[in-house]
Amino acid sequence: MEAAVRDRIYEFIQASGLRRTTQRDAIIEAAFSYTDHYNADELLLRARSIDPSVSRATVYRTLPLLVESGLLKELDLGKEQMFYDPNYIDHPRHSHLICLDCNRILEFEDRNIDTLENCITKRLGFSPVNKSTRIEANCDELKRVGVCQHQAGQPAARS
Amino acid sequence: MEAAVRDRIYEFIQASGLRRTTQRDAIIEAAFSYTDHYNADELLLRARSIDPSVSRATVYRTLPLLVESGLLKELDLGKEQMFYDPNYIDHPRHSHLICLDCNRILEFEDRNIDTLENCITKRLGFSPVNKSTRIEANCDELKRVGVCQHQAGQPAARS
DNA sequence: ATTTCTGCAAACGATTTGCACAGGG
DNA sequence: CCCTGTGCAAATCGTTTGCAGAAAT
Repeated sequence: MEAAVRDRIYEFIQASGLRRTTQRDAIIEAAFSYTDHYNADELLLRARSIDPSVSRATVYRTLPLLVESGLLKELDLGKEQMFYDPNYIDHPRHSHLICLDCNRILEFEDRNIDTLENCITKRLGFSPVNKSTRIEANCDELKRVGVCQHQAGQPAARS
Repeated sequence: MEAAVRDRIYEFIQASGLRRTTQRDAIIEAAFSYTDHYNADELLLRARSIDPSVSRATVYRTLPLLVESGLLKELDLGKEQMFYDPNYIDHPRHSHLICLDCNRILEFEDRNIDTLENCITKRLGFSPVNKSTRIEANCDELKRVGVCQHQAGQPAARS
């Protein structure tokens, strides 16, 4: 976890009049130790490896705080649970390609799509707050070779 | 409900070896009587006005069938429940702008975004199956005039 | 001392499912 | 007749919440 991120988090906590607790510290430390997205359960496990007293409820109560701070991004990837992305400030990535064959999730950026979306939103009389693009796709390699290189991950979700 | 749609539905039902029941008929009739998207609960109500014996379970069991037929589109609008769009064949609309002020949902099409998304997906080695764009936004009019013309709908969801 | 935080366990809400019966083919 | 479809009620599962005690300020 970068010192700059840590500083901004605790700045936010203090500014919001929130208290500093060992559980929050553990959750924060865990939340920003990832290089990729994760879900609440995974975060709970990792936070507990720092402070075993952390409960699921506190994770669920802390997550919205971090999201509100702007340092953690909540991702709706179309699964039944939410995902969280800690590297959002460095690389604001809104766009996800979800492989239906191996459940892999690729993130990509595209300035052109971004611009187009802003234009459309404005034209409709709105100011964009949150934009997301989700592409569900099949793996070309799987179709060609018969195996998906990354299928190790998990079996595909809903066919 | 257009005759052409009805034909295609029952064609699909027969081709799939499914049976024709009064409950399914009622749900189908209801499902394609809408001009806009709706959720499972709303559909249940309308189906029951045709056949009061329709149960929630049957609605939930029928919905995936209709989606699989390709005549009904399932929409993940980022709320906790799914929505369904019956006019998908006529106007394949993937893109939604969700007003955070009044919960209104606007649908729009953009050929350019579509093309860009296809290119990106191909470049990454995939074939797109399902693409969706979701823009959450604030109403400019509300900001300017102080009131959102459409606020009648419902109070905004999560602030 | 006062207020926020916490863990626990129960509650939630949309959706799914096991079961025994009803009803299509 | 046989097998699919149905209603009912209970189960699921991620997330939220009420409560009483614990800890931060």
